[in-house]
Amino acid sequence: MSTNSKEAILTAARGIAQARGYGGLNFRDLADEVGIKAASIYYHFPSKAELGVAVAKRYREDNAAALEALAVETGDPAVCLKRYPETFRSALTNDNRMCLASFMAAEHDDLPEPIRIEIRAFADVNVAWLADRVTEAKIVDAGQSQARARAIFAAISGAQLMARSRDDLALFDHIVADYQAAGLLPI
Amino acid sequence: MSTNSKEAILTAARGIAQARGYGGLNFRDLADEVGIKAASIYYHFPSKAELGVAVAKRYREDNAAALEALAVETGDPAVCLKRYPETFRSALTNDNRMCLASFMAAEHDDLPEPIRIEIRAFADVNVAWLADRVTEAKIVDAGQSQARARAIFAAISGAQLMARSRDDLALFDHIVADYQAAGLLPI
DNA sequence: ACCTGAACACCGTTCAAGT
DNA sequence: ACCTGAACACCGTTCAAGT
Repeated sequence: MSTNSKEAILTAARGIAQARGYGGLNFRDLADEVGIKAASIYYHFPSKAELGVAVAKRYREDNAAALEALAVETGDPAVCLKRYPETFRSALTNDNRMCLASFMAAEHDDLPEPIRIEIRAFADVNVAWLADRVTEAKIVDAGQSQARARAIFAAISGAQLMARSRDDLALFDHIVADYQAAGLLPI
Repeated sequence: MSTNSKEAILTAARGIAQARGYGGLNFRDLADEVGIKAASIYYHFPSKAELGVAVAKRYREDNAAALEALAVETGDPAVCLKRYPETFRSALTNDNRMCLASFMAAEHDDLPEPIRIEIRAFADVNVAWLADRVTEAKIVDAGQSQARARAIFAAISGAQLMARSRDDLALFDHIVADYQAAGLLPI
């Protein structure tokens, strides 16, 4: 490894957690992927819970940066909304993985509280970003941007979940098109 | 137990799986809840995979029966669509539990194939039922009923997932209202 | 500074044994 | 017919020890 082990652990853990969840993430498989022993992970992270928090935090930060980059790349809010599902789509193209926050939303009952906080923050970032675009694009009455934003976030999450359960990327695209046809998303 | 152990195991396993998933379901806790020992479960189910299939199958059947009952109870397809989210809502009111099929959709990679088949069947039943109501209610052009039906199913699943992650039942209701305001669901 | 092997109480599972 | 205790290879975790 040219990069340090801590980064390699974070990256590998994120990939595993997006495929098998927090519960499905185990230190022996993770260590194998990084090329060290399970006990060595404890040198970098004091517990599975702390590793989970670090993975979720990094995930949220990377996602926030990607959303900001998209907003900067195109100032057109309608284009931003049209491209918003791409992030969720790319998780599916990456071996049918899913959004870490969605998987962990399902695992809510078995999650340490600090991880839950990160998951909520992820949703907050997405809803706030969507609300800004919805407001700029004027696709709903004033005061309804927040409501439409969380509806879009929830709906896209559900589309990804359904597509994943069938390992069917085309289904994700179809559902997004259905949302557009129904008027939830602009066309 | 006045009912037999097999039924008690199925019922308890369903409740646990809706809260912690298939991976979070473990034989010692399950046996404790039923009042037997972990090894005794194997008298009724040959493996965790077979128990999981039985739970998922029963869940799908119960849901199909509930949807049929709703359709019979009221012949009005608009009323049916208005009440469709109730099933998902009641899972949340039951200790913030979620749809078994949604949880298992997330767990897809770690699921035995027979369970995956049940999960797909659950979605098929829901989409078919929704498509019938959408067609009857004439809320979309002919030929678009299936598309709208899967959009509704995916969207409601996503709303439940988001509400669960915040343990916020009111959020579920708000998102459903948002879907109605956006035109995805009839008002 | 970073890693390891061996040990611990937990999982699914098996099996011989109980009633 | 239905249940059990003890055992197995797996988990997260600890810790003393290595380089």
